[in-house]
Amino acid sequence: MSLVATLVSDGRITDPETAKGRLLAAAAHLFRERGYDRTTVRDLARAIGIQSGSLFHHYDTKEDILAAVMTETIVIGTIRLKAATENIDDPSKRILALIKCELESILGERGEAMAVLVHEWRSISDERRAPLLALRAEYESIWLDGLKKAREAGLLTMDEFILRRFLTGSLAWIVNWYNPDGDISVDELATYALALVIK
Amino acid sequence: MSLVATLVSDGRITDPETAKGRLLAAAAHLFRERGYDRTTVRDLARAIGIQSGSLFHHYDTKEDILAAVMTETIVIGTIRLKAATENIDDPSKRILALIKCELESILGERGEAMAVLVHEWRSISDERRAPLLALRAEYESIWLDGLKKAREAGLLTMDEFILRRFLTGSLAWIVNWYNPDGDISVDELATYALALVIK
Amino acid sequence: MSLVATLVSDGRITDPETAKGRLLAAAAHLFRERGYDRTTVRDLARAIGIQSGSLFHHYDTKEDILAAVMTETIVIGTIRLKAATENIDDPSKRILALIKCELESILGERGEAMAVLVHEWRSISDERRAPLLALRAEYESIWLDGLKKAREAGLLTMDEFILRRFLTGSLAWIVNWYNPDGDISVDELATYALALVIK
Amino acid sequence: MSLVATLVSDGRITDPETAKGRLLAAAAHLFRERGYDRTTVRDLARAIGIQSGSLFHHYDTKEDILAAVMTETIVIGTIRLKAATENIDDPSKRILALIKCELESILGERGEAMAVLVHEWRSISDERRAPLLALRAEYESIWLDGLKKAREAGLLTMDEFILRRFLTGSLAWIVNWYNPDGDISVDELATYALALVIK
DNA sequence: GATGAATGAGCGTTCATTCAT
DNA sequence: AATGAATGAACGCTCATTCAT
Repeated sequence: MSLVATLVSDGRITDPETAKGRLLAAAAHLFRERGYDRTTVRDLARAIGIQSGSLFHHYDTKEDILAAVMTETIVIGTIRLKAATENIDDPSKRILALIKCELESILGERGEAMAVLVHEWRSISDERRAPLLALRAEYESIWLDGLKKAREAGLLTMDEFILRRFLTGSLAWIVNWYNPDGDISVDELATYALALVIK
Repeated sequence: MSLVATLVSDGRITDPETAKGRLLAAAAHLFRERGYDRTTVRDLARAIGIQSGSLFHHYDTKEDILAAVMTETIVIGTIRLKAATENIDDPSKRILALIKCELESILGERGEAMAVLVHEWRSISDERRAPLLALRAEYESIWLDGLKKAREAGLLTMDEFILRRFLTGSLAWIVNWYNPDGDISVDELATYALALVIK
Repeated sequence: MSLVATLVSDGRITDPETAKGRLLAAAAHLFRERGYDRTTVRDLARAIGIQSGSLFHHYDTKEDILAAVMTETIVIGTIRLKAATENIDDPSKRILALIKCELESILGERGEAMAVLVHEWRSISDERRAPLLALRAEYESIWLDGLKKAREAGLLTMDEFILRRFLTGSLAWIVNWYNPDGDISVDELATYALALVIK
Repeated sequence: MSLVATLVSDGRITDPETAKGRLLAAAAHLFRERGYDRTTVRDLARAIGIQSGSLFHHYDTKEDILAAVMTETIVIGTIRLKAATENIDDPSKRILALIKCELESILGERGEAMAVLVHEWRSISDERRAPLLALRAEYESIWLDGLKKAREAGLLTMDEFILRRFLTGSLAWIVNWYNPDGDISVDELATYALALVIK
C-alpha cells in the first residue's frame, strides 16, 4: 500500500478520489496559481464540477479549505521526510536525502500545495495558526536533527538553525525560477543545494 | 545631500514628505502586513489621513500604487548597490558588500517595500510587468557581475546564476524569521550569508 | 394562448411573472422615467424587492439588463407587426394597421420599453449594438414593404425610406405629448398619422 | 451686425469668443455626443483648456451649464424663426421657411445644442423647467401661427397642434439618420417635410 | 480667474455564505 | 449531497463640488 493510501486509510488525509479530496487538489492548484484571495469559491466549485453553494457541505468556510490544504501538505511532507531519512546514517547522505525530499515536495505532484503553504501563511487566521505551527515544528525537527548530526560530524560549522533558514529560503524560492523541462535535473539541483550546506 | 534626497530632486523617486510619498510608505507597510489584496483603498487613505476618493487624485488605480512602490524600491536598491560596490575591487569584499546592501534593503527602513516587491509579483498585471522586469534585470546584473568575478578569482565554483537564485531565496526569507532586537547582528548575518557563497 | 405566453414558452422572451421578467418590466419603467444613467442598480433591485447584489444573479451587468429590455421589445414588436399585417392586402389598410400596431407598442403596456429602445440607444456599447440593429432591420423591413406597396399602388409619392423616417420621428415623439385620458383616442391618432402618409 | 452679435451686445446670449461662450459650445457638443450624464465636468473643462475646479467660477453647477445651453438655443432659435418669417405672407412659403429654419437649427452650426434641447429635457430639474417651457411656448407660437394661417387658407385640414407635434417629431428625429454629406440636400429635405404638411 | 488637492456620497460589481427545495 | 436564488457587506472607483492658495 502506498504512503498516501496508508494515510488515507488512517484517516490522516483525505482520499484524493473523493469530492473532498479532489477539491483539495484543485484548491492547491488555484491557490498557487492565482493566490488565495484571488481564488473565489466559485472557481473552486467549478474546478470540481459543482455549484459554489455545495462547497459548504464539505467545508464550512473558504479558510477551512486553505487550512486543510496546508495541514495535509505538512502531514504528508513530514511522513515522507521521516521515511526518506530513517535508514540513512551517513550525515552527508542524510542531508542530501532531506534536500531531495523537500525538492520533491516543492516540485513534485503536490508541489503546488507546498507553495501555498509558504505563500499563504498570511491568509490563515491567528486561531488556526497554532496547530499548523506545531505540525511544522515536527517537520523542522527532522531537518534540524539531520543538520545537527552533520555539524557534530564536522561537515559544517554554521549554527544549524540559521543554516536551515537560509536553506528554507533557497529551496522555497526555487518554484519561482526552476524550469522542470530545462537543462538542470532535480538531482543536480539537489547536489547544488548540498554544496551550499556542506563545505 | 542624501541619496534619497538626490533621487527626489532628480524626479526619479517621490518625495517621502509629500502626500504621494507618504502614501507609498503607507502602502509598502500595509501591502507587506496584510497583502495587496487584503489592503483596501480605504485602508490606504486612512493611513495617510485622507478620504478614499482622494487617493485617486494621486494615482489612477490601486495597482498603480503597487507598481510605484515596486518601481521606486528597485530604483533605490539599484542605486545603492552600485554605490556600495563601485570602489571595491577585492571579489570577496565585493560579495560581502552586495550582501550587506541587500540586507539593508530587506531589513532597513524601506524593507517593507522590498518584501512587497518579492511577494506581490503576482498582483501586477502583465502589461506593467515588463518595465519592472527591466529594472530588476539591471539590479541583478550588478550581482551577477560580482559573482562572476568571484568565480573567476576561484572563490566559488557553482554557476553564478544558480548561486544568485539560492541566495535571493535565502536573503528574501530572512524577513520571516530575523529579529533585529535579537542576538544576531546584521553584520553577523551578512558573514553567515557570505559563508554560503564562498568556500 | 396569448402572443406573449407563446413567446415565453418558446424561450424567446422572459416570463414576466418570474423575478427576471419583473426585473425587465421595472427596468423599462425606471429607464424610461429617469434614464438609464440615472437609474442605479439599487433602484432596480428595490423595484422588485431584492438586494442590489442579487441582481447580478440574473444579469451579469447593468447594461445586459438594458440590452435585454431592448431585445425583447423589438422581438415582441416584430411579431406583433407581422401578425397585424399578414392578412391585409389593401395597401392603405395595411399602412393603417402598421401605424396602429406601432402606436400600441408606444402607448400600450410595453410602451415604456419602446421609449427606452428609442432613447437609450447611446447607452448600448458598440459590441451589443450589432445584434440589436439586425433585429431592428427586420422590424423596419415590414414597414418598408408596406410603404413600398402603397407607393406602387399610387397612394404616395415620397421615397419610402424618407417617409418611414419622418413617421418614425412623429410616432416616437407622441409619448412626449399624448395624454391617453384626453380627448383624442388612439384610433383617431392613427387616422391623423395615416393622413401624413397618404395623399 | 450679425444676429448673434446683436444678441451678445444685448446681453441676451453669451459671447461665443469668451471662455463662458466657448464652454457653452463645448457643452452642446459633448452633451450631444455622449449625453449629459456621461459628460463629466472634467470633460467640459478639458474641452476649453481649464481645470475642472475653474468651471465653477463660470457656472455654479453642471446643471446650470445645461440650462444655459438650452436657454440660449431657444432664444437664438426663436429670434431666427421670427426673422425668417416676418416678411413672408404666402402661407405655403411661410411653412417652408419655418421648416428650413428649424432644419438649420437642427443641422446647422448650433444643431448640437438643439439636439441637447430635445434629448436632455429629463436632466433638467423641475424648478428650472418653467422658464424654459415659457421660452419654448414663444417659439412654438410662431409655428402654430404659421400653421393656423395655412389651415385658414385651406392648405391643410389637420388640427395644427397635432400637426405641429407630428412635425416636431419628424424633424427632431432627422439628426438620427440624416447624412449631410449624402445625396439629399437640406433644401430637398425641407421640400419633403413640406409635403407631409401640405396636401 | 485659475489651480489642484481634497471631499464624500454614491456608483456598478464581487463574493463568501445561507438556506429552502 | 446538491442546487441556485438570495443576501449584504465590502470593494475599487467616479465625480460634482469646495476651497485655500
